Amino acid sequence: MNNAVPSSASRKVTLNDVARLAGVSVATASKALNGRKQVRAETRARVVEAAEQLSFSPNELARSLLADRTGTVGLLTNDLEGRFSIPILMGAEDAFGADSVAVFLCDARGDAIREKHHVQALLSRRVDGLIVVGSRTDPRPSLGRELPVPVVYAYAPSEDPEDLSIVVDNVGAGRSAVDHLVSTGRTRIAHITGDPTYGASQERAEGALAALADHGLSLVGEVRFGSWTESWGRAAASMLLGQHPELDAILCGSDQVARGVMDALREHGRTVPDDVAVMGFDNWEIFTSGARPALTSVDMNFERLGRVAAQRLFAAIDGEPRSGVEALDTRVVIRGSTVPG
Amino acid sequence: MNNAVPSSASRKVTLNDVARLAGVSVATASKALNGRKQVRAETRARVVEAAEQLSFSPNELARSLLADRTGTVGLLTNDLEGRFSIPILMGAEDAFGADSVAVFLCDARGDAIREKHHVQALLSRRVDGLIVVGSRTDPRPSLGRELPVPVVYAYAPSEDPEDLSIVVDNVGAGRSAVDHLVSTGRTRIAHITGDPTYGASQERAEGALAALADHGLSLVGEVRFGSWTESWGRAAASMLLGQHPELDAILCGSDQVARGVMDALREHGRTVPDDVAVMGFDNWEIFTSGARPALTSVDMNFERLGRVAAQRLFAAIDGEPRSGVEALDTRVVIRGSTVPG
DNA sequence: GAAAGTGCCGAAAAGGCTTTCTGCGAACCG
DNA sequence: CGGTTCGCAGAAAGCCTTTTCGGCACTTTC
Repeated sequence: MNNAVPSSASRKVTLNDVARLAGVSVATASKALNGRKQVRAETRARVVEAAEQLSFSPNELARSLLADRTGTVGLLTNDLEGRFSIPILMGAEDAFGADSVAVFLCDARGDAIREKHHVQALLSRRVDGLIVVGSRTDPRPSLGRELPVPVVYAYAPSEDPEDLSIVVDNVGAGRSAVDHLVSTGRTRIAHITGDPTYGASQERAEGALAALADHGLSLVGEVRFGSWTESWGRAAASMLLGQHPELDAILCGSDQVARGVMDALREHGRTVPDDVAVMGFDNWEIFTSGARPALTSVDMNFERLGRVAAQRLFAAIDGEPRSGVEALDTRVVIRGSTVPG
Repeated sequence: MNNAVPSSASRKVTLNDVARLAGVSVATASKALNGRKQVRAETRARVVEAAEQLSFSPNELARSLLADRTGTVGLLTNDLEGRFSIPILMGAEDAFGADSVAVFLCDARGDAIREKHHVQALLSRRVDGLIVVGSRTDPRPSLGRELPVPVVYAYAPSEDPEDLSIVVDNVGAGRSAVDHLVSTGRTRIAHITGDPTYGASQERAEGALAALADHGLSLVGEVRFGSWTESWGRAAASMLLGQHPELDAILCGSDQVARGVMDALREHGRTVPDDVAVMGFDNWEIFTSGARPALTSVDMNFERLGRVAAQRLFAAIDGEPRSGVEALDTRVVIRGSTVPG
């Protein structure tokens, strides 16, 4: 009554073993387990049972070698610690997991040499495709057109327009932020953002200015560039309040900046949101929910970005390549810092 | 003068092609490229050149099939988005990368079924070993002893003492936090921490109390358990200040809690660090550096944890398994919230 | 000058699986 | 009842590489 083969999981159960136990040839065993036609139901059952008894699991290496398709993809990131890679990676893993594809993770740490090396390693392991995740929205060098597998660039687009890149629509994000503020009745809006060398800060500002113009408004003061930190948010807000005490909303380039801004507002005796509305970008939950009141923010939908990238990669692997830059839209998550209550 | 074989990277350059171009047999080509003896220098050169010309890269699948060793490991995490997995993962990737090992990443999202499935998938891809990263310090179920490859548990130990687990010494972390506070002259120390169901909060508190006893001190009030949030930090600190205005230091269970505590202190007119010292755990840079003043915190050395886990896995793969729980020590990172700047 | 040794190269097997193709008995058709 | 299908199983080739072993042409040794 007890399991006769307890050591089954020990090592190396091969199709041969299954076939022998079932009393058939390896060819038949293979066909039986893979649902091929050409095998009698009774025989199939015997093989399946033998496989279970031995807890057989086919060697994917051998299978891949033959099929010239491994069911693996490479995920090449450049800032594993970063805010962006992880959700994207999760989305991708999510999309892949459904189809039982495994992902090889590599972090090039921003080093081109390392990156080359990793690509080489991945190719020698015969991945079916590659997703390259950047750490900034600025375009990055292409891996080249001569690669034997499809590549999708996520977050940071490739410089080569022939490549396919999936990015976030930062201009649109800026627009929708302003739209939201205006819809809550704000008209004297200022903008404090981060590092001016980042494409993200420029594009968000561009979108915000465009939306203001559409509404017949203009920004209070200039766009304040600085760094992506709380302390910059505090400093900039203090300055701004001195120069433009009439403002009724501050759009911040990131949630961290927004946290600093809210700190400064409180110290200047301004209340949020009644007196001044505040909102950020990124919807980084640990910052938005810790704020008082909770921070309205533009969610960049990174997980979806990862999923879309994975889907596009699948399509390309299946012979339907695309190229160009595909920008995904964002969504405003409304919380207490822009609407009372 | 130009490269004669531009399409080299296209598809499927095999050792056969190299051998043919070099005018030797595949056996000789293999030996030549792998630095085996038994091949004349001149012949070797010819092969190497042929390989370069075709930009040949050996099929690792075939190689692994033969060697019964893939040079890949599986990294099974349970909260990819979490604070812990990523640095551990980076440390592991770091340690592996040096020896050109590739890592398969899987996120089971805390689901046991999913986990089983991923383990199965990884085994069928013939990983050489597994690292299992937990999301909490509490012990987790073992994957079992019957696996055909070594397993190392990181952060969350396995329930089975026969397994090898690498964890953080949270008790020691609690001790060293108190030691630091005492060394700066604090004697009336309170402790606000997070979710009481987490082993981490219990162990850190335990270490803190032990260290206080060693110094002949006792805690101001009781340990305040709550949640790992800023708002809990604020609320608990306010209560605490009402009941024990004499306190001169608050040890916080996490950096987030500490941020909330500092907020509350400021609102109650207490200055940090002169009046009250504050410190946290985790040394999460985005929180510690944004605080005013910057927050002293206990760094859990997660990257090192990842590296050690990877090293232990290597050792086990090479036939030197260990078992039991290995606790790594932590370090206090001193900033302005405990010592005047 | 024959026997033994050396240096290099290639044939072949192995690793685990899938697939094609062949073969064989049974069922069908006329 | 002879011949054709049909259903099912097995033999064998192939995927790409490494490694063992045998063989060939030399050189060395008495």
